Amino acid sequence: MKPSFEHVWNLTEQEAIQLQTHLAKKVISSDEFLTIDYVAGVDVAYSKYNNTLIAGIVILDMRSLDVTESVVVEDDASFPYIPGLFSFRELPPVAKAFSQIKTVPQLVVCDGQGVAHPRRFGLACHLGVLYDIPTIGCGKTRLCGEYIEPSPERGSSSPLIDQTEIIGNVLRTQTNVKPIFVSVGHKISLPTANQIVLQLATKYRLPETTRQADQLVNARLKR
DNA sequence: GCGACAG
DNA sequence: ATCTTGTCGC
Repeated sequence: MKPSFEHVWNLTEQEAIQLQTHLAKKVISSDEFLTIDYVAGVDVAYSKYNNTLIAGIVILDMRSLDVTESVVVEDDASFPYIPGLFSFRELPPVAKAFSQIKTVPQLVVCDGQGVAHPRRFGLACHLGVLYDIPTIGCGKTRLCGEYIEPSPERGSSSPLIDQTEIIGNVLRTQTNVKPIFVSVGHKISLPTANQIVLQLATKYRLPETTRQADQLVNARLKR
């Protein structure tokens, strides 16, 4: 699987912010897909001992949620972790992993925010626009926006609001468990994203895609 | 200036 | 994210 276009990655902080502002205009927040046969999960872990990033991608059969394909790659970390510029650190190794994927998914569930981002261009948006594929941003913690705590039962949610704008959903995937932050990545609407994440997180707090990718990456990390 | 800040 | 002990809340 290859990106629909390329851009340089060795940018300064200011250049990265400018690029985000530019690319944010390309984000589409309406449903632009038909059926989802395969859904991808992405996760990245950092190994502090050799300063590398380990990126894992799993392809799940959307109906059975069985793992159809998976790949793990390791790459040097070349960009620092800066809140708001997450994708410039994590996407290079993720792109390297995607280049080895044979099964093209119809949707990618990302570990990180989509438009729930200061410039409305989180990791999920960046990946979606680069590959021209529907993506969902799914974060464990908040980057920006305000919300009221959703009701404790599974399926309840409340809007994540920045200024006057709804930028995502705070979704309770398991009763009495901390909610997760769902936002539009690319070519999907917020209600659809919310529904799919809930469907993928039937057993655990995080969607099965993220869980499988996390498991894959950690198996490589701990050796 | 201070606090907040995806992974 | 990773590293880690005791501590707090339900």
